[in-house]
Amino acid sequence: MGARRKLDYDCPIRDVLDRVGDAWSVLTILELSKGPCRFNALRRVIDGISQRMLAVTLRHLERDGLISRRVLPTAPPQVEYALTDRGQSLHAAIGQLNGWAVEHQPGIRADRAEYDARPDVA
Amino acid sequence: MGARRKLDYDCPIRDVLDRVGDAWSVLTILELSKGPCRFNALRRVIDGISQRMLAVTLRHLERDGLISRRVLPTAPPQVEYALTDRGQSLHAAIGQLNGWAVEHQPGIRADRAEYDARPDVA
DNA sequence: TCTCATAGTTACCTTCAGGGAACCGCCACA
DNA sequence: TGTGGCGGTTCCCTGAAGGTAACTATGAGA
Repeated sequence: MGARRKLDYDCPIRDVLDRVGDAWSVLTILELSKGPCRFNALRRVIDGISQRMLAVTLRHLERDGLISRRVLPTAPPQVEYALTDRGQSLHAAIGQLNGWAVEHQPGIRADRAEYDARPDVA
Repeated sequence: MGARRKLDYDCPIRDVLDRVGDAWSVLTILELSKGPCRFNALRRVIDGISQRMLAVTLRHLERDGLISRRVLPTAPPQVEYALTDRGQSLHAAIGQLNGWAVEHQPGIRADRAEYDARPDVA
């Protein structure tokens, strides 16, 4: 979206929403909030993510200082990812939003069903 | 994304993020938080939105019970959109997240610049 | 009578995110 | 001497999102 690209750079919340609005980023943060994890371990636990998207997602999160990347000096070098302090605080903020979601989901679901049942929309 | 679609229906926060993660929805909620507004008025004030996307966005928001749609009995019938109570509360939640964004943006920007300057990434 | 605004809908076309698969070097184990 | 796991990178291709433009009906005003 051309207009979105323009907005990205003057609107602070868009920086955040570009991460938070992305399912893979959220799932990754969620997983890492349980503790540090390696690449292929994440891959196995985040259901349905492709190798490519995990790599891309991790690099975005690392670039934004939300996660740290540590190469372990093991035989086949392993890479451990972990939430930074900033990542932790974003996880908390997501938790807030999740609270809103959980609270309002029943109402939203109901309204959607009602809307979909309206004859003038069909 | 196939996997996302699957997740949509068991994860409550995805319902929310599918709205909140969308730039047009956020901008529309932001506009309507200032007060009720008609279709073409919104179109003029939300920079860069197409007629189609405004219609689509408004219908999504209405379906989720976040905004109300009221047809005025004027000569060329006008349509007024307004935030519902639920929409207001989502606007508040977005405000929370925006708070996080504003607070952490400087750090994020700095980390991004640092990351982009790293020789091993280039 | 022609044009404009009101609020959309529809068809068409383009773009790009993201999936899948192949490939990389390295080391361990059999 | 394979085969497998490690952590990626690169390519191609498709599907879906979204922009543009044309069309709708109605009534006001020039």
